[in-house]
Amino acid sequence: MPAGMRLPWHSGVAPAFSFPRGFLLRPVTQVARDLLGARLTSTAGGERTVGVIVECEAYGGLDDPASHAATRKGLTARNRTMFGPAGRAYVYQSYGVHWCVNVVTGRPNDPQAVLLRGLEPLEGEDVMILRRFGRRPTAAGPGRLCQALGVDGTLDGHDLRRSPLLLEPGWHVPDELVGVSARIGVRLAADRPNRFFVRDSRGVTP
DNA sequence: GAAACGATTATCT
DNA sequence: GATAATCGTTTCA
Repeated sequence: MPAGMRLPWHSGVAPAFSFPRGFLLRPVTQVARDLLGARLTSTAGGERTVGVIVECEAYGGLDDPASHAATRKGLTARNRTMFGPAGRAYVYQSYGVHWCVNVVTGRPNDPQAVLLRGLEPLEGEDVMILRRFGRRPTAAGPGRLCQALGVDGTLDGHDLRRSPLLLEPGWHVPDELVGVSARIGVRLAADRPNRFFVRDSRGVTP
């Protein structure tokens, strides 16, 4: 059995109908864990592309030194979306080159977010590959994920319940398929096990 | 104002 | 494994 063929979205079971009430208002590490298996649909640019989230990282509130919203920074022009309501997209540019998208969680003025780092294509993989100029892996890594979905800074603050970028429930990923580690590319708070990923998925950072 | 620095990736050896 | 690309945000003078 090839890697990635035993995952829930390959089982033929229909995805969940809705998120539990208050899903995004729980502690951000718990939200990150449970966003594994959720679906992300982009219709940016008119082409429909859908993926299932297989890797993400939790960025805690004011007490997380690695967060853009750490206490010593507070509210800034860049991170203001994190201070807004849950369910919005926080999109920022990394290294002046790559767009990265987060799901904002928690209550307003309690800035928490989940960085989406890896996706397994469900629909429109051909379009994703074209957007990536043929490069692979298709959507493993936050910059690649945004490129594959056509996400850029114009979507910062976007309500993820609506097109063109829609976050929906998917499949439960059992604990034995979930890996946990320190966050990638972060020097501060390297001891926090805030990265969650689906073992053996091709959408996870190599 | 100026300068340093990334929640990264592609491409080279 | 090393490094360039590339620019907005943040920090410091």
